[in-house]
Amino acid sequence: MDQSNATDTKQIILDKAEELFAAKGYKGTSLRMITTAAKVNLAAVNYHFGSKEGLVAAVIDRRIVPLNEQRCQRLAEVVAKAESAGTSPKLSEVLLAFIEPTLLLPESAPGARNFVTLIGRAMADTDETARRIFLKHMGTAIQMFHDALAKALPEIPADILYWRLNFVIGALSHTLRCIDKCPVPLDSAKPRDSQHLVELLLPFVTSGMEAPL
Amino acid sequence: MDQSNATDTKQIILDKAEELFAAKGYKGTSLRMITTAAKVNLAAVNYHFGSKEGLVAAVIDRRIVPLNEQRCQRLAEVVAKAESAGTSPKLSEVLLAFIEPTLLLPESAPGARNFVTLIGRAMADTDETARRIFLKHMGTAIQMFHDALAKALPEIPADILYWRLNFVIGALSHTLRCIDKCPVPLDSAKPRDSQHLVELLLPFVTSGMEAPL
DNA sequence: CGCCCATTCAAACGTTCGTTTAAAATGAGT
DNA sequence: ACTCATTTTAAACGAACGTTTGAATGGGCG
Repeated sequence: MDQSNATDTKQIILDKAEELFAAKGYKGTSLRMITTAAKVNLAAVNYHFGSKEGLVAAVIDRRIVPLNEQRCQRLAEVVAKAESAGTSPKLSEVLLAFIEPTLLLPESAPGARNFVTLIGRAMADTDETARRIFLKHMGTAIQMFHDALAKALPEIPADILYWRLNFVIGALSHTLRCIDKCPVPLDSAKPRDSQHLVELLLPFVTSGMEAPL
Repeated sequence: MDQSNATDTKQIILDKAEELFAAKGYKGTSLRMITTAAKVNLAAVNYHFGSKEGLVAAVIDRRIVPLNEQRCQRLAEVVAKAESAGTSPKLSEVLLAFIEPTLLLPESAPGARNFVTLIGRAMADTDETARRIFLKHMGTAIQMFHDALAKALPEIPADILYWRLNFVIGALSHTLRCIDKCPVPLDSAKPRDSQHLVELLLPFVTSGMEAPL
């Protein structure tokens, strides 16, 4: 079985699907758009991925798994460092472990830029398909971060902490969606690079998290 | 011409469309879903609103116009009060004028609850149709708030202010989307009412806005 | 009443969708 | 050279979509 052609086909389909799902959403992207852009036969999607839903699951899986590993690893480091020092984790470090891997993803791989907007979309999409697949991967990571935030901010009640974490997620996902789409009226407001975005978002969410009750 | 039937038909279509667009998105809601739920003929939408796009425009227009009037009026009050006192507008009051009319909208009218999630969706939707209609109304209001924020936070550069405003919009729109959908793991985290949500969000965005540079 | 006109209605329009099918093409192993 | 599983291909499937059509409906009014 020669899989070189097959893997090529699967890769180009994944790349184009990632690009189009990010730009047009799940329902707004047809298999014909994808296969035309990828220059493969229409039936290739159903052959290689079973269905449209299988395709979007493969698109998400490909990048979310290493991303979450990176996130959880960095978080574990921050928590472990604090525990060995007998102190609480530093809030800004916890938040950085959450937002930096995501915001820097576009520079880790050429096609990953499309994926971060896809994440931002999936967070807000009315379509269950993409969001369910996405949240399945995110559940444990979010739980880890909630626990780490509770350690970093012991004086904040759990219910308030929960909502503030949601505000962080909202600000982050909105930023992800804006990266390539939002018309920036101010030239000076265009982010120089992804690191710049981190430096903009981190102070905001850090101060927001430790706001007075 | 007896318009009592006609206005009844238009109203029930608008109500059901608002409900379904909020739940399923623009592309995810078919005219057949709407007309079936509204118990009217399929052709009624095209007869009364011209097209599906005309319908979603009517759904948005119906509530966004008074909402933006309220927002801009409250903002003008805050700015005028500060100017007459010769001081800068208070940041928390500016932010409150931005977020409170939106978050309290569900309690202003019975069907408006669906509309706030529709706003949250429209902010993030990949579909151009709803977002373009929505942003057409929001553009001037956002500009007003940007100017008011610049007065409230004169020490913050314009580009940083721009991004922090986007973070506020992200947190707000994410909250709007979560109001009825997000599974809240913590019983105590369920917002008691809309006012409770305001009290949760306002300190977060206020502190975030005035974070150190 | 009989006309008028806004509204409602059932039916069909052409298009696009995701998916399936069966045949053709491909290429490594014996 | 033949085998055979894998992959690609063209064509078609039924379903659902937004929209259009032309005929019924029914109250207001000369």
